[in-house]
Amino acid sequence: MTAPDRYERFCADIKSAGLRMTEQRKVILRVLASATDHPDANELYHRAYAIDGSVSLSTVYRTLRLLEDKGAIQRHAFDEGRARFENADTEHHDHLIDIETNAVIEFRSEKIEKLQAEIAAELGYEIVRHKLELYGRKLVQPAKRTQSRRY
Amino acid sequence: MTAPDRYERFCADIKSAGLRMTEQRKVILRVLASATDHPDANELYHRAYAIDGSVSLSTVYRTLRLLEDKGAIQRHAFDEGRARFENADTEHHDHLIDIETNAVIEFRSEKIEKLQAEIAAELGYEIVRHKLELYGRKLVQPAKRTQSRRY
DNA sequence: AACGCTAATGCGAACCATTTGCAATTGTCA
DNA sequence: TGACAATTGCAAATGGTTCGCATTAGCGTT
Repeated sequence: MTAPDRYERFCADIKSAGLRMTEQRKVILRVLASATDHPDANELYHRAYAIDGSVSLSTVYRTLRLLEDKGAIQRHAFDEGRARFENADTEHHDHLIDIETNAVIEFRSEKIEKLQAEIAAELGYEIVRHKLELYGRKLVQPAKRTQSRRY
Repeated sequence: MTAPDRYERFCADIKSAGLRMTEQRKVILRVLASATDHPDANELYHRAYAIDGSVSLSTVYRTLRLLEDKGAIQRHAFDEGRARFENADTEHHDHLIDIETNAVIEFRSEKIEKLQAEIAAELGYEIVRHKLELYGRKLVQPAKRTQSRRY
């Protein structure tokens, strides 16, 4: 999904809830829609502020909350204190966090997903959500010969 | 490992680091050693305070930090803000958190561990640590081995 | 048993990310 | 255009955790 598409979807979410499209909201939505990384609230605030100085940190937080409630973005609590956000329009995936750079790499394992469900079922539970985070450091030399991926 | 054993191990950790066995420390260590759940700092403070009113929250935090650094306990950041702790003398395991009661169930899956390592390797990383948390709710009727019923 | 050095304590203040109260502003729709 | 409720920025509040500091208290040495 492209950034403009995402922006439109955000706007639709807002309007369908009977909420108003304010200037500040527009800016924040645009910033979010075009983010390909996993920025925290403060980073988003600075990106938005650079575009429109009338955006405040409070409004960033309020907007993040709003979009999270609508399911339009996802909040992650990686190991440093603050929360980091990402667009929620991609398919489900887990995260590998580079402990040296804090870079986030996304991955998905059907097998692990399945195993998780099995384990939960065995314990008499159904999974509502789950969190799988790998914290690691880059190997000096590539391990397997898979095609290199960029993030 | 029994609670008294754990307590002894904590004491050994403290002493071998050239630190002092204060009254407050003793109480906190005993409380920790006998905990079979995943209490947070405040809960530990109250348990310790009930035994010895001279224990302060600061000291609980300081002791938790100390033991964590020594690898004697493990800190977890489940989905509510505060940190929860557990003794680190058991073998590695992951957690299933009951979203209704906040109860924590421990489990271990060799297969998932292995898959994680494989995925990381494929991405050119070595795992330093990882976090797998399943958040779910209790199934009304046991899932395993139920024959489907119709109504 | 008292001594002295320094770690450890309790207290309250500081921190940091996040939330909230409130008065002023601004979309939106009639 | 006018009105009214939603939204804003600001500053203050929050909640978990850490820190500074003056005081207390382990513990190895006399």
